[in-house]
Parts: sequence; C-alpha cells; structure tokens
Amino acid sequence: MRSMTVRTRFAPSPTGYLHVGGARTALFSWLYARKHGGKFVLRIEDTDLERSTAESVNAILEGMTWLGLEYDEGPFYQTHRFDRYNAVIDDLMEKGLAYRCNCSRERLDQLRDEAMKHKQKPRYDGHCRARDISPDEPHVIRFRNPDTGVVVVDDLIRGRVSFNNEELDDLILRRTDGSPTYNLTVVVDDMDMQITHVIRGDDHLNNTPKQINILQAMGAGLPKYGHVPMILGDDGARLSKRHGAVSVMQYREDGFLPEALLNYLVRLGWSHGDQEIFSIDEMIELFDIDAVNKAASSFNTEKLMWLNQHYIKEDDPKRIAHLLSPHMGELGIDPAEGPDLADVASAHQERARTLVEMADMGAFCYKDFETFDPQAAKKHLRGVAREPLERMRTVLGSLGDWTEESLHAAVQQVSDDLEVKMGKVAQPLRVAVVGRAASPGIDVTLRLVGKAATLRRIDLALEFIRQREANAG
RNA sequence: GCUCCCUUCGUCUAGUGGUUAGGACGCUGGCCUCUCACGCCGGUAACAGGGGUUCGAGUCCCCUAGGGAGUACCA
Repeated sequence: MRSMTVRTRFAPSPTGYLHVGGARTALFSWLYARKHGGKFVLRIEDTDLERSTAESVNAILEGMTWLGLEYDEGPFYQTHRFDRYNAVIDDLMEKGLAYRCNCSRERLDQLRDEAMKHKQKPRYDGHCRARDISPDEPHVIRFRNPDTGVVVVDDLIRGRVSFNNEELDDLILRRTDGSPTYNLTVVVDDMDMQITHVIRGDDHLNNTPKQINILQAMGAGLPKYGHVPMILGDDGARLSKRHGAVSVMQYREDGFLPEALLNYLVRLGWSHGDQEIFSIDEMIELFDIDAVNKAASSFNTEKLMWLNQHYIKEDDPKRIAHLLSPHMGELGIDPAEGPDLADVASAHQERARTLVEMADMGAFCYKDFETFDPQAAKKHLRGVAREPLERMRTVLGSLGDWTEESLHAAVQQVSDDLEVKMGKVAQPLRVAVVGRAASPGIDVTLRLVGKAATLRRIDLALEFIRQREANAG
C-alpha cells in the first residue's frame, strides 16, 4: 500500500463549462498526483445522456489545457463502459448483494411523505428485498445496504466522519431502462482505474459511505478521500453567473493569465504560512492536502486582479505581447502596424491589472483616439497649455533623434525655458498625444507614438484649445 | 423535517492551551513623481453567542445561532 503509486482523478460531468470550483478541485487533485510522482486521470462522467454534451466536454478540455492541468490518462468516458458496469451489477446480483425492485413511483413518494411526516429521513424501506421479481418485468436493481453498523470515512480534509448504516438507502444501481447510476459507475471506475486518492467537491461527502459500502460489496480496497469545500461568490452565496465570471475560459477573455488564476485558486482554501505567490513548481512542492481548509471560501476578484497584475509585471514582455495580441485585435488594432507590441507591453506592465486593460491603455500607440477624455481635456488643454504645446511642437519638429533621452531632454528644455515645472509641459503634452491624463513616462509615450503622429496630435490639440477659447470667448 | 459538514479582520488566511491575535487583498494617510501605476513607510479592521474544562482558551468539550451539502430511476 505504501509503495503503491498515487493515482488521482478529475471526474466532471459534461453539462457545462469548466467553472472555477471544478478547476480548483482539479488543481488540488493534479497537484497531489504531481507532488507524489503519481498519475492524474481524467474521466468524463457522461451517464446523464439528457444533459451531457460534446460541447461541454470540449469546453472542459479547453479549460484544463489553458490552465496547464495536463492529464496522464484519459479522457475516459463512462458511456463507453456500460458493459463493464452491467457485469458488476450482475455479479452483485449473483452474490445476493443487490436485488430487483419494482416499487412504483407512487409507493416511493408515499413512503417519502410518510417519513417526512414522522420527522424521519426519507429512505427506501426494503420492500422488495425479499420479493422475487422476475427479470422479465420492468424493474430497477437496488443495492442491499448493510442494516447496521457505521461507515467511517477518514477524510484527508474533513477528518473522521461517521455515518450510521441505518441512515443509508438501498440505492438504485441500475435504472429501469438498464442504465447504471452515478454511485455505481464512480465506484467501479475508481476501482478499475486504481484511483488511490479521491479528491472531489464536498457535495459528495454524503455519497461517500454509500460508495464505500458498494466498494466493500465488490471486495475492492478503499481509496483515500479528500472532500474540498466549495467556492462561494463575493457575497457568500453559492457562486453563480450573477457574481461575474464563473467559467475558467471567461477569465482568459477578461485578460487574466493562467498562472494568476492558478495561484489565486491554490490559495483559496489552502495556504503555506504567509506565502502568497506560488510558481507551479512551488505549488507542487509545497501543496499539502491535509492543510486544505474545511470551510467554503468566497471568491474575491480584487485579489485575483492583484495577482494578475503581479504576474503581468513579472512576465517576459514578449510573452505578454503574444497574449495581448488578441485583445488588441478586439479593439480593431493590428499590432503589426505600429511599434513592437512587446515594447508597448513593457511600457504598461506596471500599470495594467489585466490584458484587457493593457490593450485599452496601449491603443494610443497604434491609432489616433476619437475624442479627448473630457476631464483630462478640461484640466490640461486650456489656454495656458498653448504656449508649452507650441514650443514642444517646434522643438519636437526639429528633433532628429527620436529617443527617450532626447525626448526627455526636449520636455525638460521647454520647461526650463518657460520656467515652469515639468508637469506643466508634460501633462498637456500627454493629453494631446494619448487623449487622457495617464500614460507611461512622457519620454516613453512619445517614443512609442512616433514623430509623425506626435506632431499631428499636438496640432489637433492646439486646434482643440483654439476652438474652446473661441467658444468661451 | 432528517443526516452530515462548516464558523478568526469586508475577503483569503496564519494560529495546534500562555501571542500587543500575524500576513495578504481591499480601503486609507504619507513618501517617491511629468500623469497613472509600481515601489517604500504607516493606519483601519476579526476569534458568531453562551456555558463548561483549566492557573490560563481563538485553540479542548457541550449547547445555541447562522451558513452549506445531501436526502432523485442527476452527477
């Protein structure tokens, strides 16, 4: 057992996109396998034919790929394994550990109502246990759950949790239509795939004793379980679309880096002292399933933003440029028609929290803005700005060498000549050239915009001031 | 209803009987500064409530409250 290699799995049902909660569960499972030199298996639990779709499978695979949670085996599809499930059910039947049941919906409903009325847990009464129902008439197959005793789950995260068998139901293993149910398929798969550590959402904690009983009936060994708590929205309510992005892929669209999301997710419900920043290697080295919190945690986009900015800041400008390019495209910009995108990215790395913000901030390097930001224009494109701008226009017009050094010197020179602080010259110039009051250093800004566009935009700004004064006058 | 689980600053968390209850995000004061950021220095804010156990409890036990999950021929 000790020498057995660790095998974990992620087993989503393909009924939607990969959401952050699932992603975190997958991450923990993946980290555990990586940390222990084990295998990470991907299994698609698609036995719900009604709700499972191929699009969802693709969405999940896409999300995992983006996050870099590569799997070693799979994806295995449960719909391909019905023969195997049926063989197991038949075997359980032969051993008398399962039985046919043809109780009607009505009877079951009645049973349930009755139990509720008496403040009891609704539970199948075993009516068909002793009846001999013909295989030819419509029926389901139920598991013969032990009547007494307790099932103890030594959960890696929750600690010891015990359930009385009296609380447990004779659950359905095979439906009337012949298809196997969830609790049976998971157990068979975990056994067949030799999963050693079942790390999953804590909505499955209540299923665990039932699954353990089935596993024992099959004579299989038990994996270790770790039930990770769920993720809530900022308001403490269950995470849903109204909280903003819940789909992993939405975060890519919103300009987040996968490593930022991963770092955020690993710190949600887990920590290693005071450390906030974890590279993938550090996560693998330091992650410990025992240290995962028991309580649900709320998703906080502000902190994710901070991490995202951190990674944007740290990353190679070339990679940022590569990732930024599609976001530029969203703004109708072709980065090939202008300064090197890595250069633009580099200038904005300390300013943008997301790639979407960066694209917005850097757009001025590629195209003329439509209008001046009203606030910025009101404050900086006034009569007093005319002279500084005219002088800048003259100095820059004759500047042969368009470098940060010469540009900085030019602004400095005009400021000195006018005997004003640099801001009195740089700010109007900035608004003239980028349309708003914030941008990288004025020297960098001018260099990126280029001489022709700079001069053109200064003229536009001077015209703006003239018109404004005419209107006011 | 019943079973199971959870509960430290607004949020993520540290803390394993003795701490001025620490860090991070956010918010905020200041420094830096051509703007915005970055960076740096400082501030703000928490043990759900009540009983025990103990010389001593955020840490152990019980109760209450509040939250969550399950209770399907969904997964």
